[in-house]
Amino acid sequence: MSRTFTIRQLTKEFDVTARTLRFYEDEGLIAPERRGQTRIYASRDRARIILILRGRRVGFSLSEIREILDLYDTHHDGGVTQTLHARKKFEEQLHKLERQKIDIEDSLTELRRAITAVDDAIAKGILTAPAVESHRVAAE
Amino acid sequence: MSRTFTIRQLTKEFDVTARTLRFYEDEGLIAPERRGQTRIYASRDRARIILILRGRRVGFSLSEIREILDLYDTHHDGGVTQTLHARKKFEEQLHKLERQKIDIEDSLTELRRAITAVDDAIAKGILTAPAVESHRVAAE
DNA sequence: AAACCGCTTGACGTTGACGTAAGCGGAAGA
DNA sequence: TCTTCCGCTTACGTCAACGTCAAGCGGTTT
Repeated sequence: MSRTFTIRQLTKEFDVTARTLRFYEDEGLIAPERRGQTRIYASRDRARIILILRGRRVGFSLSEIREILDLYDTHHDGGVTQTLHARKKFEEQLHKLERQKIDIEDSLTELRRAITAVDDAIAKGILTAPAVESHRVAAE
Repeated sequence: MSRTFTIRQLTKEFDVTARTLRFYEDEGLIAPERRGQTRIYASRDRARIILILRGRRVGFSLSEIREILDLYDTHHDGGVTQTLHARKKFEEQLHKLERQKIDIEDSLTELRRAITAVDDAIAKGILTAPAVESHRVAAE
């Protein structure tokens, strides 16, 4: 248990640059230990990186992500006020993501319609157009 | 039919600034007509704005959005190669969104777990902790 | 006519999320 | 020992997506 990772391993695993990981550290999103100068990442750091990258993919800013990570860190040992605040923030993110899920589903159905429309166009094209590529000039 | 809109109407309807709409025009995402100097938006422009904003919300860059809009414009009257290219692009966006939907669902389940964890902590806290707020100093 | 709108076009400023270049330090292989 | 890799830090550069003035134009209300 309690594996550790080099920066290079993580860059390869997650396809990010070392610059990015160091930047996330500067921003307080992760805090790997040091052996001398070199960073030595624990499983906890790796787990946080996974969260960061997923958050990034779904459109969260780094400061939003930092906020969430901080909540995970502090809502355990904070006072009641802290904990309630954490709950509120979590629900905000929840609602944001639910709205976003709807946007994505709408976009998906529209894209599927577009694809079937293209397929119809191709089907008709095969019947009506000459077999060779039309020599139309690019729209200008 | 064939309503038109002023820039001000659209900024209010979609809660964007006029600067944003002009910027999208500069970037070739919309192309409203002009009455003299002033822009006069047609339903088509409005529909494109809806697409743009939704694309933005789900994390597409403006250049990706422009690409999609161009596909909608041109796949009708392009050659077979154009049309096939459009189909490929549409499918790329489709897969990207499907991956993103999974990310969102994962994030959602994790957030819900976090919220129930917070609720558990609160429930126990009510039983074990003093009723007054703990006077813990902010982490430094 | 003056004052005031709302809209326009530049042009420069800003913010977030890194990229890139320069130079140093240790370790490992030839 | 020399070179060749990482890895580190510092610091300036960049790109997207607008924000923020500044200055001007065309109608219309007073």
